[in-house]
Amino acid sequence: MNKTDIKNENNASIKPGNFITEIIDEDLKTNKYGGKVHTRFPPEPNGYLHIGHAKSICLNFGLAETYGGLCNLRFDDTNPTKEEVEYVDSIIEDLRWLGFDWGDRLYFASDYFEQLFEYAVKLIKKGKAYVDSLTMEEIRGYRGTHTEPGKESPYRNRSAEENLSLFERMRAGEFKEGEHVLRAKIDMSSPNMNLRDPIMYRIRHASHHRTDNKWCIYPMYDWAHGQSDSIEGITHSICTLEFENHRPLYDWFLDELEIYHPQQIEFARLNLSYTVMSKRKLLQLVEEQIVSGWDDPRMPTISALRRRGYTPESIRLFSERVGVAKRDNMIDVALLEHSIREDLNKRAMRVMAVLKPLKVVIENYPENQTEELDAINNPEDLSMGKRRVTFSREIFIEREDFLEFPPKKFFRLSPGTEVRLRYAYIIKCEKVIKDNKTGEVLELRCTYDPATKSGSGTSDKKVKGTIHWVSAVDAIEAEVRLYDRLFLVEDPSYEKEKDFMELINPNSLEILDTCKMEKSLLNSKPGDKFQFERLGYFCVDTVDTKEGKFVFNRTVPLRDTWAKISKTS
RNA sequence: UGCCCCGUGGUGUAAUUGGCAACACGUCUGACUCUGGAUCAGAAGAGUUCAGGUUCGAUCCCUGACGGGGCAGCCA
Repeated sequence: MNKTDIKNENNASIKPGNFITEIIDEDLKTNKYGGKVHTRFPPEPNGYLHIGHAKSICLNFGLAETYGGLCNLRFDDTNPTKEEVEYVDSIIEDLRWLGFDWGDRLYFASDYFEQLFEYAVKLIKKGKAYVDSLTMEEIRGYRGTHTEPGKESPYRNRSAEENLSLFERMRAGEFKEGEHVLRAKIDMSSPNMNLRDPIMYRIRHASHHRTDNKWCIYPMYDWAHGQSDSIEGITHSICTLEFENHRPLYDWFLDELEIYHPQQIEFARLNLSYTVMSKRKLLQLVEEQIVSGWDDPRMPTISALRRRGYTPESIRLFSERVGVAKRDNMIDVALLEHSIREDLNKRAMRVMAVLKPLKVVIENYPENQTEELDAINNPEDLSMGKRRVTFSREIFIEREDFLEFPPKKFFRLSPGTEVRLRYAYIIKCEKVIKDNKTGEVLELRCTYDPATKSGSGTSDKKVKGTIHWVSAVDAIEAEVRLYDRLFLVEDPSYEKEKDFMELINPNSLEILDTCKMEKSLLNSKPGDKFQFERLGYFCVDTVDTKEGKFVFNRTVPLRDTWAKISKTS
């Protein structure tokens, strides 16, 4: 099966091809792997997954799905000093949440430690690997530079017997960390640094999250990765560009071992504007408490996006849209935002909430009277039905929806003008009550036109604006958190002069704790998503929402044409 | 200074493998609207980094320059 066949079978699900599908199509045509496509996603459990990983996940699992193959989940857990179970748990949770399934193919590189050891013995016997006893500093010195070739270690020509014995003793724990390493014997003058006798094993007297204290020698990435791919029968081992120079080494090991040989293919990792993607930097943000944790909604991690209200569908859609290629890229965060708006527009229940309330008293509306008005849950999907909202003499409107001295094209409320209250009546602003000292607007006095009740058809009065509101009699109070980009510049890592920590947006979080919401929200549960009409998409926070205290996260604001107009004029 | 990879509208990705560049996001108009949302209609914006070469014809092939990225962890 190739791209063309997929098109024929289902026109609706054609995915754009890329250089990787081209390679696979070619391999299928030449029957390189017996018609098989088998990929893997190989995270190191040393941090949380982020949106860049999502691209890789969608690519690997997506390719398997597209070609009717399989994709394994394999933890690349070869460095016990940096890896933790907390991370493997979070990674599995995120992958499941994104909607991917690896069946019973959950693997760990540490599962292969014994096999890897045997492979190493094979190379030693073949004279292709040796135990080096230089210090770390000496090894660095012997490696040479980009322009000068390296020098061979004096230990390079130990006999196979001596190497074997030393390697066994390394495993047995007879040496201290740093005393010896196992190296591949390749070429100290190779222009490719990775081929200058790369280290295969180092001694670490550390307990591993899976193998505990069974091992005190641990394989390096290059030694573990290709062989793990081989053991699992991976056909296309897809990784990011920085491993391109490692491919000759990947191939060398497999060729010398004479075992099944998958092919490594490199693509450009995802970069998102106004954020950072390196795990080291994200960890720093967490440790220095710039954010509340890996799942702080401002983070680009999967857990943060989930908490912020992103859906798995929107992230998968985004991952499709960013494409796959080899050139460095910087994806506009607007594309991510577009993806979630598009998804939520179709599915999110609409509701009214006032973030920065301004009290309005409707003077000609009877005291103690209330009425229930029909409101549509989602104009994009009428099957979602209707709900009732309470209308009363006292309501709250958004402070921003009133301007005492309105500029041109301001369609909202101002002294003497009329505006429609969504699903209710048209009101007119009669009086502005202000604080004598500060001049702050405290309250509005309005009148309503009973003939303009929503849906009654008893008035053909037209107004330019419609605003949202919440009745004061049964409004529920809630906290709302508004998020903005975490960094002030598009590419915080690009700035040469400044450290990325100096480029943090000091206003990336705004907490509003006097928000008023319609009573229907009382039934909402953590994780529920809504569109607050005219404001944006919000979700009930899963961490800080407690019995009797609602906390909402703004996932993304609605497109705001007025903001653009008012900004430019 | 060495090696490897990459250069297509503001951003990202395409171009049936050599037939004068398409799609998405963004931007800007207009229509519609009881969300200044959504939707609909439309517009602007690249001659494919540059210079040679091959060819009837080059985004695509070749050469060179320029630009960007990666590589000197006992990290992955």
